[in-house]
Parts: sequence; structure tokens; C-alpha cells
Amino acid sequence: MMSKLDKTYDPKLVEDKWYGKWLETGLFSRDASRGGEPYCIVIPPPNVTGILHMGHALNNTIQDVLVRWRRMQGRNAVWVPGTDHAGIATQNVVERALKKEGKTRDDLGREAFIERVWEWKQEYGSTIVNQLKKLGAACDWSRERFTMDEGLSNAVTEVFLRLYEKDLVYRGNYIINWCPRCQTALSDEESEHQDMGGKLYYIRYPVTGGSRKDHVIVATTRPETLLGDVAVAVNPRDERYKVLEGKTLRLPVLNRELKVIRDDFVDPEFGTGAVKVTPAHDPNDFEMGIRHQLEPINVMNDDGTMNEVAGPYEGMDRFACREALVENLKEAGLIEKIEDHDHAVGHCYRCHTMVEPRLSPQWFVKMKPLARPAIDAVKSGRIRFVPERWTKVYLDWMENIRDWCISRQIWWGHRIPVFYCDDCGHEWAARGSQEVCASCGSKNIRQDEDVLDTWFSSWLWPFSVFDWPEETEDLKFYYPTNTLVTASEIIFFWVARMIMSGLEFMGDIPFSEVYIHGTVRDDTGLKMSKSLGNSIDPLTIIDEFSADALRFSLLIITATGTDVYLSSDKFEIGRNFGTKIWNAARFMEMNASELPADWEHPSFDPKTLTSDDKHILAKLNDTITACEDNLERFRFNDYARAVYDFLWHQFCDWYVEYSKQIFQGDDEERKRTVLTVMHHVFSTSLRLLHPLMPFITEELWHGMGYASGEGSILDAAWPGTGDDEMLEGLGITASLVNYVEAKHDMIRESRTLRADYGLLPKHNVEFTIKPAGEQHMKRLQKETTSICGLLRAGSIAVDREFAPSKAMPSVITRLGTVYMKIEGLIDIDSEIQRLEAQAEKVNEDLGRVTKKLENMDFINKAPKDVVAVQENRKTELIEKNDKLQKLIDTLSEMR
RNA sequence: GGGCGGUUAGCUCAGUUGGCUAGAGCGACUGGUUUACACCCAGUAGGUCACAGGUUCGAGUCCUGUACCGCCCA
Repeated sequence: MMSKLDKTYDPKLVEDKWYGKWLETGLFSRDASRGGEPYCIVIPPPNVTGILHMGHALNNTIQDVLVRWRRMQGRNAVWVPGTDHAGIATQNVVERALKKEGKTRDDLGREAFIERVWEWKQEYGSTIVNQLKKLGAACDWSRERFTMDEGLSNAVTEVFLRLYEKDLVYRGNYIINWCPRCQTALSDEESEHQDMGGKLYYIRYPVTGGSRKDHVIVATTRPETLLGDVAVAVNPRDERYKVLEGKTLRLPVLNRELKVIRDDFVDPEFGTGAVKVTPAHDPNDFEMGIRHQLEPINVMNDDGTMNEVAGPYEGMDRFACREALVENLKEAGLIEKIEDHDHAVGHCYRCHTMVEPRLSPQWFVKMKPLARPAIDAVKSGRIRFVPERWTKVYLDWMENIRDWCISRQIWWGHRIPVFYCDDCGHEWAARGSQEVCASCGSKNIRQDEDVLDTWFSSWLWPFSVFDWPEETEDLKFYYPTNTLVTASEIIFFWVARMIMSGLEFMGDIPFSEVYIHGTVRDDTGLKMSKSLGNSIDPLTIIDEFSADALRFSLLIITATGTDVYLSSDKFEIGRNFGTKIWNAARFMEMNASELPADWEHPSFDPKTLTSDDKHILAKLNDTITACEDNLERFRFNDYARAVYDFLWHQFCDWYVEYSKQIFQGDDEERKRTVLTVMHHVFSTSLRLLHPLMPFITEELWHGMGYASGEGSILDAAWPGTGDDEMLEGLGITASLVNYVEAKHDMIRESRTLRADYGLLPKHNVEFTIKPAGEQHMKRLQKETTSICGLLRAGSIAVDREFAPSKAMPSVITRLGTVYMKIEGLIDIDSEIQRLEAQAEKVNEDLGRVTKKLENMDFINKAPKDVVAVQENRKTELIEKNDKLQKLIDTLSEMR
């Protein structure tokens, strides 16, 4: 009979078709009015400029699996998608486009530029969203949000105002990380430290009024900042510098007079124990400057060139200045020495330009008060990290938290809602645009030019997506959300801040579980990134292998929380598995005139079930348990493997093979039972697999006729396990399962025996089993036909009294000794050799087990069941050894 | 400098509470056109579990140290 299913599965057609249908029917949408038990995930919003990479693919597949699984479990499960406006990145993209037209953002002006960014967003901003759709993400797209949306912008303003009123945001002149290329401040987290091979310059600072050889040597890694020096510092306890008491120094080049200050911060061990103090260009020096009332001197422009204070170096780039300055110092004989010196230097996380620590007026959020409850939430276990070790990373950061620089000197973003009056100097924060000064009524007012850090909007994501500060039904229903799925890179950027903002503004945690998955790397261990050119594009993989294959492969090779090393051949796992399932389905179709009516809830008469039927039902039950258990514990690889092993190595390898002779036979009732078992097992497996491979499972759900009408597998119930009583009622017991597994072993061992003699299935070899006991004999006698089929033997006889009349190759199995009849004479010597090799192995094992059992400590101290296992094993090994010896003896007599 | 993770078959990795006779996929090798599937089937080979100590009846698993690799923070 022909199958209705195509001979080969075409994922391209199928995947687009189903995703379209799911969208059309609004299948992914959920809201509070539906009631039930909520389950909610908010997507880590990708940058609107982003394109899907493997990290996204992994991250979103995990979320999709969770949402689909919880949905099938009957939860009111919603996955809220969206993107963030990626202030710096997006502005960079649009500025680059402008540059091609020969324009700058200043040419356009602020309003027109922002207009331009929105246009860009309309045109290109949905790229990543469309890519998520290709992946199969079951997001509720009707809820898609963007951090610059009106609603989310309201939330941002509201939060700023609340913090402003509580004095938790403040403006101040501090050292911040400045990116000279993006020309904006960055938060500490946005400055990425990289180890660099640098130099340590030892520079002589002459003592004022001293002779030529009176000088102090200071060591620095950034000599160009020397131009902004206002002092030299030494440790107060450093005896070497006692002589400097009451003296001042002369700054080389600029000849500025420098005080000598004493400060505990200075490490006498580093360099010469004397350090230059540049409060406008170094955070530690800034602190020292405050302690010693020093006036900071800024020597650089916004773009990293030197300013007018730098005298002869004005206009030079900071690195050019460094070279020129060092050259001049050398000429002046002021360089003592230059050493190699490795140190970590901050780089802009967006453009990788070396960050310049720089004194600058910026807005900050006071973090300590916000951190306190966020620490408690995790310490008390209300929020749980998986894997648990991330808890410590989170707590360490939280406990040493520093204020968050939130202002950015760019245009694309939420403008800081603070206004200044140029007449009376009043400063106030307010919603919307302001016409007059809130204090003096002057119209001479202006809004702060800066915008807020993008993360200042994403940290509100778990509640802003539900229209906070409005108290919507959905907000009440879905908040706190359940699971947050992300990578370790943004624990500080995002996870920690969401916890703080949730507690501060909602009065409750934003989610209860944080699952941190690994980083996707290439097969040499490098982080995949576009700039390295080592990335594997998920869309290429989808095109080549299918989205199902991508998803399945990614998850089966990614152990909980460990990094994943990828190469494109790994996706064959998923593709091959999909093909295997497809063909199993085709096989069933070819052998069924129609779908058995009770495929879903079969009521089997235990008398009609064979051991093979019972065995596959038992294994299915185990698989359901394993899937459930592993999903609960975020062990996605084990979950994937459980389904994979079951479908491939239990269902296809054994049950489908078993079914073949039934279908070829003429026992119609048996056929019906086997078909019912098969469809029950297969339909259940499809449901277990659906979260991993949504497309092929949906296609088969319909193709096999399991769907009622238009019903999607997405709405099918997640399989439950049968209780022990029910299973026992069907005769599914541990001993039955053991027997079938022993039977499988016997068949495998017999195949090996045949292969050892270079025989093929088509040779129709005759086997005789001499069963190991009465019970086995009865069972085996009933099953000679099926064993014969599975072994592809010519015939199988079961004979309790069998004694070979001539030399026969044989193998000893748990169920009995299997003899193989072969044409012609066998080489008795080589058969004896084969058996002796086996006996040797048995004796080795026996020796080990015996030694264990002779150890009284083992007998007394090990748990009873562990000892019992060893005792059984010993008995088995002795028996096997006896049998081997007998076979060897018999053969020897025939020689 | 501080912290975290890793080191298991040729490769990529599992191995959960110590009970292991150490697994999988890929690759290698030997065979295979019975109408589900060659993206497949049957079978084989391949391991001092990085190293050195320790705890334990028992260690891939726990402890200490060493080496190397990676990540995060300063």
C-alpha cells in the first residue's frame, strides 16, 4: 500500500505553511481573560539592529520549548516578544548611512535625525523578528513591543520621575567611561576589559628649585595624561619620599607646579611608589583629588584629541600625543626607562574603541538602596538561578554595586525628562514638553540634551510590556513572570537590573527562575561573532537542514549551562532524526487501512498483548517520565535524548521491526492490536517531541489523522504517565521488561555470532535455543516466529534437551545458549579459540567480582542491594563460565 | 591579582545522590538493494576518565595540590 505521506519530507514547504497557519489562527495569543494558571516568559529583547545568530537561536529555542511545553500542560502560557532600540548601535547604523550621503547628524538636526532613525526602523527593524518566525518561535506577536514605543517610553519617564523624587537619580561630575568614537558616556558594564601588552613609562619629574639630578620618578601607562597632572602622590609610610616634605615638583613640558601629596591609596610596591595624579582622567586620581582638594584639569576633547590645555600637543590624537610626548621626554632626558607591562584596558562594547576615563557631568542611578532587596530576593530563594553557580556571580556584583551612569550623549533614545531654567537656575523633572519654568515662569528654559541608556528601558521589560504603570489585567495576571532565559553575558546588564526595578516599581520579583544557558562557540572554542567571521548563520542552517533540525540539534548537544561548540555538520543529527520519524510514519500508514479508533486512549485486553507490546508501552511510560523530569530541571539535552533514543532505538529498531511479521501474517486481531499500540506510542511521542520539533510534529499530527479537525498539536495535551497499578493491570512489570531486554540481547548476540562466521541474513541460518530455565522456555516457545523475524533467521527452534551432534558455533545469553547450524564443517580450533577468548573475559570479570565479595568491609559496609547486584553477577558469571567450559570440552572431544 | 568553569574514545560531548561491566553522535573498519528510511540497517574496533596525593568497602564522580585551556571581575 502506498503512503499518503510524500516519500521525502520537504521542510521548507511544511515549515512556512504551518507557521503561517499558526499566525492566521492566532494560536500563540493568550490573555488574562482566558484564566487558568499563568505561565509567562518575556523575551530578552534583541537589538532592533540585530540579525539572528546562533546565540539567539539557542536562547529562543529554549524559550519556545518551555512555552510550548507549558501550554500543552494546560497552562495559560504566553511568550511576549519585542526588540530594544539599541541607542548607540542604531544611531551608529543610521549615521553610517548618512555618511554615505555625505551628511552628518548635525546637518540634519536632532528632530530630522530621529525621524530618519524611525524610517530606518520601519524598513529594517523587523529583520530579527522575521528570523525568529523562521525558527518557529511561538511568540504572541500581537504583544510585540519596542522599547521606544509610546507605552514603554511612558514607563521610562515614570521610572525616571519616581527615582528623581526619591533622590535615587542624580547628576554629578564624575569619571566615566568615554567612548571617543561614539562620543558618549558608557556605563561600567559597557566598558569591556581586554588584556593588552602595554608599556610602563618611568618619567622623571624635577624637584622645584633642585639641581639637575633632583627628581622623582613616576611610572605610568598613559603618559599623555601627564599634561593633566596636578600632583604626585606617595604613600605616607614610604620612607623613601620623606625628603620631599615641603617640596614641589615641576611637570615636564608644561612646567606646571605640582604638589606632593601623601595618600594611602598609593601602593609603594607598584612602579617607583610615586604616582602622577590626574583627577580628570583617572577614577582613582579623581578620588585622591577630592581628598586633597585638587582642581582637575581636562586635557582632551570629546573625540579623543588633545585640547588647548595640552599646549604644543593641541589637536593631536591621544595616541599620537603619547608617541610625540614620549619622544620629547626622551630628548629632554626625562625618561628613566620603559618596561613592558600587561594590563586590562576598557573598550567600548559597541565599537571596541579604547575607552577614555574622563571627567564629565552625567546622570547616575544610586544603586545601593535598589540592590538591597534584590540581594534578599535571591538569597531567600524567591529567585533561583539555574545552574546555581550563577547565584554567586550575581551576589558578588550586587554586593559591590556601583552607581549606574545612565546618560548618553546621543540622540536616539529616551530623552532625559529634566529641564533647566536659564534665568533662575531651577532644575526640575517632568513628563512631556515644558513651556515655562516651574519656578519663575520664565520661557528661557531647555531640556537636558542627553538620552538614557538603552538598558534603562530594558530593565523595566517584564512589566512595561504589560503597559505599566497602567494596572492592566494582563499585568496583574502574568506578573511576576516565570522563567527568564538568557546567557551569562547579560546577568549584570539586564537580569540584575530587572530584579531591582521589579522590586522597586512593582513591589515584587520579575520572575522566579533564571535559566542561564551557555555561549555558542565555533568548533575551535571561539565565541561566534560576525566580526570574527566564524559564525554559522542559523538561516543558512534552516535553509540547508530545516528549522526543526536546527532546534533539535542545538538542544541535544547543549548540556545545561555549558558552552556549545558548533560546526555545521552537527545539524545532521536533527535532520536525520526528522527523516527517521517521517519514515516511521510512512511505514505505519502503509500498513494501516485506517487509523484505529482508540489510538488515543486504547483499552487493551492484557491477554492480547505480547511481551513486545508491553515492553514498548513500558518504555514509552519511562520516556514520558524522563521528558517531564528533564524539562522541569532545564536539562534540555537529556530531554531531547530521551525522545530521540526512544523513537529511534526502541520504537524503530525494535517495535517497528517486530511489527513487520505481524503485518505480513494473517492474524487480523494481532494486526489491529499492533497498529493500536503503534499509533498510541507514535502519537504520544509526537507530542513529547513537539516543543523541540514543532513543524514536523504538526505535519504528522495532521498527516496521521491525530488532529481533530483544525486542531493543532500545540493544543494537544502533554502526555501523562500511567500509574503503576494501571501498568501492572496490563502485565507491564519489571520482570517482563527485563525479559524482553534479555531477548533483545540474545538476538543481538546471535547476530554477532552469525556475523563472526561471515554469514548474512539471506543465508537463512537455522538457530536452536537451549533455554536457561522453564520460564524462559515457555516464553521463548511462544515467540519463535517473532525472534526469527527480528534475527532474520531461517528458523528458530527451542529445545530444552538440545545436545549438538556435531560441532556448532554457539553463544551463551541470559535466556539460554544459542546454537547456530552452519553448512559444512566448522573450524573446531578457531571456534574453541573464540570461546576461550570469551571465557577469559568472563574469568577476568569473575575475578574482580569475587575479590569484591571476599572483602568483608564491602559486605558489611556497602548497601544490601549493591552487594546483591554483585552476588547475582557472580552467579551469572559462574554459570556462563561453566557453560563455556562445557562447550569447549564438547568441541575438544569432537576434534 | 580575585572568582568561576573545563580537561573522559580519532573528533564533539554526556555521565545528576560515589555502586561503572564508563555511554552517545560523528568519524574509522567489516558487511548489507527483504517495498519505512543509504539522511538507512546489521556488526566491529577504539578509554591509565589531564597529573600527583588523600578520603572511602568502593572514586570519572568527593577533598587537597599541580599543569594546561577558557570565561568573568578588578
